[in-house]
Amino acid sequence: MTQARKTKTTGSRPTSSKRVEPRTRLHADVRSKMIVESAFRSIAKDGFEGLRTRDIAALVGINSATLHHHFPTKDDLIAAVAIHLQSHFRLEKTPAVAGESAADALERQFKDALFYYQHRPEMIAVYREFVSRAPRDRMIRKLVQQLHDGWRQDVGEILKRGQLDGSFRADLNRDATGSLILSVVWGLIAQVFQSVDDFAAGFHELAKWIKAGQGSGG
Amino acid sequence: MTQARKTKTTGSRPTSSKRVEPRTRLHADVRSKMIVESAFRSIAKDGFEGLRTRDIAALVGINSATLHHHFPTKDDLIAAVAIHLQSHFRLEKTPAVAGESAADALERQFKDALFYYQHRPEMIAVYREFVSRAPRDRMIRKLVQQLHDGWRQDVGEILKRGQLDGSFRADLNRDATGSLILSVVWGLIAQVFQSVDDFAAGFHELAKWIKAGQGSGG
DNA sequence: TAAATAATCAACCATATGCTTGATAGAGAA
DNA sequence: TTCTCTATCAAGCATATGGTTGATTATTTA
Repeated sequence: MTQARKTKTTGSRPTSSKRVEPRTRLHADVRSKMIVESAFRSIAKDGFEGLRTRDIAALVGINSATLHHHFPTKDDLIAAVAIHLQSHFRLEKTPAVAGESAADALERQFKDALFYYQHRPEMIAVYREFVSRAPRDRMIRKLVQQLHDGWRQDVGEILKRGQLDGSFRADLNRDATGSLILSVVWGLIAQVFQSVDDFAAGFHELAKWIKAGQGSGG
Repeated sequence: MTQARKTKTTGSRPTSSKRVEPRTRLHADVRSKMIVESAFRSIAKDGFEGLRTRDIAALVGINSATLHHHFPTKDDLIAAVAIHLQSHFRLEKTPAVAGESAADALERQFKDALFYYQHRPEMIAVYREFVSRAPRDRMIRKLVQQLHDGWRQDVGEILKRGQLDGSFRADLNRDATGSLILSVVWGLIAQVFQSVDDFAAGFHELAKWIKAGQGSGG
């Protein structure tokens, strides 16, 4: 910056015979969404490591200056991707069925995790990237914590309900078990399990333990 | 900055009285180790995203060309860091005690995980980075898989032994439970648990389940 | 229809980055 | 001591990268 750039003598004025494609001009919110979605896919594929504003612009089919018009800095773009991720997790959660048993609610957690794994692999990938970046990025750390806390709370309530109605072990350490469930889903995200079946079997072992005996523990 | 850099009139060549520090020249293996360890710490702190050959060279106190003399490409350096990680995981595992019970061996897995978490946080961080990068990097994917497989096998053997001697539930799905244990440790690495106590409680809930009843489930 | 607004672009800028080149000098071998 | 080997460095190269500037033009408003 700070340089005088007055004399723009470079021939940027193609006299007459230049094929000038008509500019496609979109509303800010539409264009922004396109940009965010491209960035999202890029992160899913190559991680933050491979995120380049130029590449995103090219994917969207716009000049990189236009991208910076919508998202002044790369961090602004990343923040928008974070919001995108968060809202999609909210939107695509299976809603609780009225009168569903605690055991069914637990099963629902499992099914949701599996749904994302099988049908929203990009969300899983981006989530993984965000968790990885969390230790280094305050904004992302906050987002991840919000997700985990909300999730932990859902699980905690299911466990509490099961204990109250007697369908889950009364002597279960609820906090610990809640974290256990989150961990198992994280095992899926981190690809600790060898297969979907392995994950299902693991989750159901855990479910057995939660329900087992219904009153007394080993 | 922004200045033309040709005429280096700044007194960088004081005619004759230049304080020339003697070169510290080390054997290739010693210097290589220093480089790898610096890279390791850098990845622990800033991830692959923040890994810069120049920065590593500066940390070690050498010219970046020297770094490239020891590690021709950045990938070579990363490969060396991978080997470093792997060998440290091997070296610092608590050795199995002769005649130790299956339950004790299980406890040992827990203690090892906690040891790394509390006393080798950099290894945990680097491990996390590697797992994150695994989907995009064949070499790292292979490394991570080796680590997981070896670990899974250790756990599998412990579970088998416990079942054989009757101290663990006979009807336990061994593969699933093994993955469950790995997952829980992964929960620690991914910071799903809210505290070390939370992790300990979770792990012990799981241990209870493994031992509970010792014969019949559900 | 004319003026104001704002989405878009081409061309740049400053700096970062992986890696190379050619010369220098420390350390062990002869 | 002299010679060879190689770890080391200063300088540089080519490209990548986040971001800026000033003009242009589609759309909306007056």
